[in-house]
This record gives sequence, C-alpha cells and structure tokens, in this order.
Amino acid sequence: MKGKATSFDIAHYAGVSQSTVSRALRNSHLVNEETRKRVHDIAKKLNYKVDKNASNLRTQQSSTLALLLFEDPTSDESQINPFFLAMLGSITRACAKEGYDLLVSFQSASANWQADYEDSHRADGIILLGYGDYIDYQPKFKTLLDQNTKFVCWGATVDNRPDLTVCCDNYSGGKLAAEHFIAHNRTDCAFIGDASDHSPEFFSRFQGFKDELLASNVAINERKMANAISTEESGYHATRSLIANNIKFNALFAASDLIAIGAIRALKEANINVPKDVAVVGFDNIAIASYVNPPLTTIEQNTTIAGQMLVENLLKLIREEKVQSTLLPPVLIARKSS
Amino acid sequence: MKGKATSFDIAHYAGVSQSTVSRALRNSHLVNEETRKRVHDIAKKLNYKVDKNASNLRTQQSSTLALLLFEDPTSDESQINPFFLAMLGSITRACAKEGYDLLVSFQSASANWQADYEDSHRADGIILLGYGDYIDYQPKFKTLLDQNTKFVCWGATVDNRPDLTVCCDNYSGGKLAAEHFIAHNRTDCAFIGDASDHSPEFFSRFQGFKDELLASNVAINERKMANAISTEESGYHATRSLIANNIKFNALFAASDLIAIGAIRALKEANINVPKDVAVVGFDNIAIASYVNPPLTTIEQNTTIAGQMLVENLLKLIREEKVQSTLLPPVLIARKSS
DNA sequence: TTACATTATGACACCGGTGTCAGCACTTTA
DNA sequence: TAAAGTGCTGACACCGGTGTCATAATGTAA
Repeated sequence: MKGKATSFDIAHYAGVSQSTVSRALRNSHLVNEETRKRVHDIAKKLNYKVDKNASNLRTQQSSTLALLLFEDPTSDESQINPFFLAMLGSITRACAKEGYDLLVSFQSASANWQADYEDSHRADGIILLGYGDYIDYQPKFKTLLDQNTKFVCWGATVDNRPDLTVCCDNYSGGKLAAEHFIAHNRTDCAFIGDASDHSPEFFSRFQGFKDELLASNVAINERKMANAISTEESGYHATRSLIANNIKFNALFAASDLIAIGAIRALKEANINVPKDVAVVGFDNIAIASYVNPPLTTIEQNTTIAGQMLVENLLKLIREEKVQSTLLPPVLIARKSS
Repeated sequence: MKGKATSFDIAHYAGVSQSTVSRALRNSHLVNEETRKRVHDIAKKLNYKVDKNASNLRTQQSSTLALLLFEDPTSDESQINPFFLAMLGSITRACAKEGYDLLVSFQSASANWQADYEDSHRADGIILLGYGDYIDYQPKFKTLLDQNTKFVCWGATVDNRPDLTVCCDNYSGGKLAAEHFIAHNRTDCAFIGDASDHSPEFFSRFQGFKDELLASNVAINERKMANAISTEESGYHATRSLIANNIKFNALFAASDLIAIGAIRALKEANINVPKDVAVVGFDNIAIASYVNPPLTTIEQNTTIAGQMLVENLLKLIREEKVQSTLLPPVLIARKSS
C-alpha cells in the first residue's frame, strides 16, 4: 500500500461502495450491523484515518478552535506571561474535553493582528487572550462581528456584547485587596499598574481598590500611584521611581503578580522590609507567586475555570446558543508578603 | 453577500475564470499583471481568504505542525511543567516564523497516546515533547516510522534514528554541576532525580555528574540518591526522606529545577541553610528559578534555540532533507543557592 | 505566407470525504 | 394480489480550491 489508505481502499476490500464505508465509519444506523463491523475491522487493519481536510471541506466546519495570544509588546521575547501560559494550559484541556483541536498563535498586541483563522476555515471560532487595550481593539472587534466570526475574549470588553467576554471580576478583586489592607491596619496605600482606562482590567482593579478604601474613609493619594505594564521589569522600575521620589506608604497593591514581584525586588534593594514596612498584594496567583520571597499574597483568578468558560461560551456561540455574560469571582490568597 | 466569498465570486466580479483567480492570487507569472492586480483588489474588497481545507485537500499538505505535550502522569492537572511551557512558547514562535500553524495537544504520558494528526492530514509533522520514558515509547516510535510519519522528539531517543532527536547535552550538563561543586569544595554530594535508565534525560545528567566527580576521585554514595519525577512535590518528598534517614551531604544536584525547589523547601523545613549547609544546583533554568529564595543556581537549557531546532529539523524531515543529530550545549547559571 | 514560439486564459479532472436521492429486496397492510 | 412501508445499498453531485491540458491571440523567424 503506497500512501495513506482512503475510504475507497476500504470499500474495495469490503466489497461495498465508498458511500457505505463512509456511513459505516460514522456508525450510521443505515448500515447493516455486519457490514459496519467488517468495514471497521478493515479500517483498523489499514490504519485508516478520516482525512480531515476532505471532511471539513464538505461539512464546512473544522472541529478546531484558534487561540490568539497577545503579548505586551515590550515584554521579553523569550518569556511569556505565566498567567497566560496557565490559561493556555486550561484552554487546551477544555478543548480536548470537547473534542476540539486547538491552534495556537502568538500576536503582538501593538501590531496589526490577524484573526483570519476562521475566514480561512481553519477554525470554527477564536479565543482572544491578552491584557486588552480597550481602545485599539474595538475596530477589530467590529470587523469580526461584521463577518459573523465567532469569538470570545478574555478581559477586554466588546461594545454592546457582554456575552463575548469572560473575565475575572476585577472590581471585586480590587476591593478584596483593600479589605485585606484595612483589616491589617495598612491604610497608607500605593498602587502600581495602569489606572487609566487604557488597560480596562487594571483600571477595574484600581477602581475596586479605591472605592473600598473610600468606604472606610481612606483616600488614595495620586502621587502614590505609578504606571506599569505586566512585567517584572516594569513593576521594578515603577516602584523604584516611587522610592526615588521619596514617596512613603505601608501597603502596596500591584495590578499583577509580575508587577508585585518586581516591586518587591525594588523594595528589598531600598532596604524596605516586606511585609514589615510595606505589605504587598498582587493579582493573578501565578505559579511563581508561592515561591518568591516572601511568598506573595495575591488575588487569585482561577485559570482552570476561566479556560473552561472561554471554550464553553465559544462553543455555544458557534452553535448559536444563548451565552450569558461571565464574571468569575476572585479569591484572596493570603501569604507572607502582607 | 451571504456566507464567505469564494474564488468563483471573485472570478465573477473580475470577469475572468476561477482558474485565473486562483493563479492570480498565488502570484503566478502566468497571469497578466493587470488582471493580477484587479483580482487582488477584488479579493481584498470581499475580504476573501483561501479556504485552507480545500487547498490542503488538493495539495495534500497542511502547513501545520502538531505539538504533543506529554505530562508526568502524577503532576497536578492545573499546573504544567514550566519548562515545557517555555518550550511551547518558542516552538510557537518558530512555527510562525516559518509560516506554519501549530496544533497543540496535551497527552498523558502513561496513556495510550495518539499521534494521528498526521494520519488525518491535519498536520504535516509532529513534535513530541516530554520527559521521555525511553522504554514505553519505542513501539510507538516504530509505528510512526512504519507509517512514514514525520516527527521529532525532545529528549527521548529513537532507536537508530539520532536525527529525530533534539536534546540538551544532559551528560555535559551533569558534568557542569559537578565541576561547580568541586570548584566550591563541596564534594559530599547528593542527587535527586531518577538515576535509572527509565528516564533517559535524568540518567544522562546523573552519569555526567558522577563521571566528573570520579575524575576528581570523588565517589557518590548510593545512599545519597533519591528518586523523583519532575515536580516540586516529588522533590520535596524525596529530600525529606533523605533527611529522615539522617543522610548528610553538603551539596545537592537536582535533576530539574522543580525538584530543586521542592528540595530547598524540605531543607528549609529541616533548618538546613541553603547555601551555607547545602549548596543546591538544579537543571532547566525555568523562569521561577531566579525568583525563589535563595535564587537557584541551575544548568540552563536554552528553550528558544531548542524550539527553533525542533521546528527546523522537523521541516527538513518533511522536505526529505538530511538532518543532523542535534545536541544543545548547556550553560551553568550561578545564583545564590550554591 | 507558413511555421513556430510565446503569452494569457478557460475548461476540466481531481483531492477524499459527506449528504441526497433513487432503487432493490423484502415485509406488512388492505 | 396490489399498494405501501422498511432496511440497506450504490450512484452521484458537491465542498473550494489546484494543476494539467487545450486553445486563442499575438509576435517572430524562415
């Protein structure tokens, strides 16, 4: 036998038509039990596998989802944000469970990204994963919607389509951090992240944090805030600049764990003790968080559930079923950094 | 326009035949420059994308590679070995650079894993990634070879086919660790990993370690060795059992960083100071390694180059080009744990 | 003017499945 | 016994491209 076996080969050996082979292999009730079995046996013997290209072409669907991972443009090429890697793991698993394959692609968030996996019939739907830059994305989202492309995104919201977003309840997460500080009498708070609406997730975290503090009559001083993107480097530099400007605080809320880890490095360098002088709380609960010194208190986003929800919601969209807006509850994981 | 545009739609608008459209879009020199341009313009206007299923079916190739990630069966479902995640990142990037898509699939190493992506024409070749269990894999490898499936693997070797393996020079890596200990006068060494030939990568690391020590007339005591798979938990328990048995040592070589991190936890719990009482060296240089306390000295495997080589070698196999056996040089990264 | 390249295009088979329709053999109902 | 129903199968169009071959139009050499 040269090349791979086709259904015609099986038909030949089984003495039936190719149509019958196709039906038999898909366990159609239209075929006689005995021929069904014979066909299956021969298929196994020939190590036959359905040609997905032919099958997909005919049925116009691919049993495949595509994952677009947007990276912070400034992040080191070789290092990928560990939070997204964890998401990738759970998405892969969720896809496998649903019988879908997963195409993975990295995209630079700043670049003119492409989502043509669905256009080219390689995937039935697309998952967008990244710390969304709200404003730049909207025109792209609109194009996708216009083309009736099925997609869901993590974090970033799509105008008028809350059902397309799966997201941690960042606002509540921010409140949890503030509650934690208040409970420990640390009310001289700093914030590192991006408090503009450019980065919607960070923004919500900050809002929740601020509002909860205000509810206890504590205001956050604007000078005690510094911008950072979600990298260790960026958190380090932002914290250093606060310290350099002689800004004092006894609690620090970082918009992500990587930022928090960078912040702790900067604090250590300045001989500021964590948690004695400054309590630090991060966000995400990435794997590293429990290994750093001191172990990082953080607001956990459950990546297992998040990945599952993304896949489930996307499949519902593909099947034209109704999808609910999905907001996942964050949980505070107390460790020694606070 | 209902549904997605096809080449026939373009043909209609351009007033040419579908054949010409197909040629024009692929920039065949057979079409007139002017019509080529007209076709391209219309395609853009209709947001036309080639149907990959149709194209792949006809050309019998998919421009896609599949990545099978084998996990240690005992590892926590939600946590994926960070070393493999780093590899996944670099493989994804390497694929993108070569114009290939990447299908990702997780497999349980113990289960009866499937590599039918190539059989079903979903991928042109397969990359196998995992801490290989040498013995169980060989029959599978044979099946893949018999079917003329193109594949490369990380770590595990394939009988008589060194060209199918991309691998860190684990033996030299083990020697580096031993050299490091000898240079720091720490010759009472323990080893945690799997020194049997069940786990070929760990085995080579141990061999190099042992041989280098022997070259300095230092023998490693069999009692100072404990088995572990590559998880933090496993490293923790293995180290605890050494301590519980009152085994003494002033240097510890762990077969992977995760094991080393678990080992450090166990040592700390037993009030054994790292690095003062015991110097620890790991293997892999995963992202976490530089953040743990103390920062971990480790033997780095360059995942960026490794991923590139896997993809490059696989593409060469697909193109039926000659492939060289690929052994990547490890580098010792000295940090505070030693 | 005839013979022969060259250029640009269209017609058509083909990739390997899936789904529809027709038809045959056989059973059930009136 | 004719009509209607059921179970199983084969023929065939079709999905949307790609590659081959034939052909028409034009240019070039003999």
